[in-house]
Amino acid sequence: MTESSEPASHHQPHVIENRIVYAALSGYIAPGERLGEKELSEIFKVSRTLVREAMIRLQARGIVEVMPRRGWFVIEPTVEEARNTINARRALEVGMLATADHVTPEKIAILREHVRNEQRALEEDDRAQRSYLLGHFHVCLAETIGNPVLGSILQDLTTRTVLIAALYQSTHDAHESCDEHSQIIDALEAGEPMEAVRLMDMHLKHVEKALNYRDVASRMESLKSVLQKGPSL
Amino acid sequence: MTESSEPASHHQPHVIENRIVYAALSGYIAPGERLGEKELSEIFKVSRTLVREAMIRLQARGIVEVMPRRGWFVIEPTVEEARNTINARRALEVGMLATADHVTPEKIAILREHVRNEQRALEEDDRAQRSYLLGHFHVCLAETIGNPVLGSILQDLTTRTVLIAALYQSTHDAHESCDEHSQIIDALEAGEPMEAVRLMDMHLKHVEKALNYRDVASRMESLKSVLQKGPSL
DNA sequence: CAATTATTTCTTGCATACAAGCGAAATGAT
DNA sequence: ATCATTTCGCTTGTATGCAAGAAATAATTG
Repeated sequence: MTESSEPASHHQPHVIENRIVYAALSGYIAPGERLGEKELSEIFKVSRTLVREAMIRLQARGIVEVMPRRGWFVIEPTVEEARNTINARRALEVGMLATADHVTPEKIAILREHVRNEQRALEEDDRAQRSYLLGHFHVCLAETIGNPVLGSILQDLTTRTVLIAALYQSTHDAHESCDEHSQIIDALEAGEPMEAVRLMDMHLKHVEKALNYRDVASRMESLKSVLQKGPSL
Repeated sequence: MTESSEPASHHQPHVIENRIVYAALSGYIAPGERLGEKELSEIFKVSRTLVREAMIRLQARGIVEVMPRRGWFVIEPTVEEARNTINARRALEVGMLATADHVTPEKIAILREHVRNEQRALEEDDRAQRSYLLGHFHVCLAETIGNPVLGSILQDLTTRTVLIAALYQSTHDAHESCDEHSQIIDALEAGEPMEAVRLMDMHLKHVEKALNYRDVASRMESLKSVLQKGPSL
């Protein structure tokens, strides 16, 4: 964890918020996981008020949701929501690449460096870092060839995508993802934005194809069958 | 105000949030305007807690900002932030049009209806409604040919754009905007998405060109000169 | 024993009380 | 009169207390 992405603000709510996003991106917290206000207030040693503030922000960002008087939960997107999120990313990232002007060598260098970090995480089999970096590549790209506004939008969308991948047990190979990232940079470096667009589109198609949209339903089915088949005690 | 866009949730914080967004889109509240917690709590007859919750959400959406212990204020984007916001819109809307699949006649009808409302607001010289509808067209487009995720992102970006236009005293003619909206629909109906992309790109260029980026600086200058020229009393 | 009902527990929802800090007005010094 | 300093008011920041409600547990009843 050489580089903590703690952006600016040293106030507690933002710290809590960023920690949770980071944890989601790294796979430390799963979709559906409950995030109790009391629990978090003890962890961060602050009152529930500040925890609540962080949760409200995360809710606005579409990363957690609240069930009245039941608690806060990490989102569990439906199949439709999952598709919508990925299609939103497609529109955004395609448009971003298509409208970007010339990419300077310095920017290419930043992106290359990022992919190198991805590769190292792959070699070292650091799964948390791997998950984080593979998601964060898109944020990095948006901030580099786009601007901070695009970056923050993409941060939310990629976080949700990572959660979706966890929920639908994505089988997308990390090495492939990394390669695809690399190829996108190649295209940018070669001054062929339309090729970058094509590659990004394919990349997102691969991400979506790797999802087992059937899984959530089948999870219920298997639970049901287990309960039905069980001994009568 | 035939159609209030109160989405779902009947809880107070969302009501406050939506009212403020609507007021911003309609030009009822201007950039830099102060939104006191106490003031709002009296207007909505709730405690500061709920007002605060709404403000935190609006902050997360980039519509208000807080100055510590001074208060909440409607954003006053800098020139750079303004550019970033519009460029983010460009990426998003261009990508959205480029990746959209065939637009059904029903969807075209919805969009046409919207433009018709714009025209009526123009004829009746209803400035609030005009401002609201011209901004909301893009949200409507995103929801129609895209999905709710795209829609909500674009809602925030267009709200900010309206505030930017107010701050930098946009001279963009409302009739032109309306015409451009209409042409974009034409292109979509004709099954020429790339033409729609081109038109949208131009539309956003017009929006940006119409901004007097010098105004904020010159405002200070004029203030200064007034103070300097004034009689010594 | 099964099914229903009552109770208890644990959660968030909301209001309120007080602390902390910025800014403007009042005060004092030069 | 001008500038520095201090006081004071009004704002948000944070914690806490209590109410409302949902789910789990215990008690009751057929």
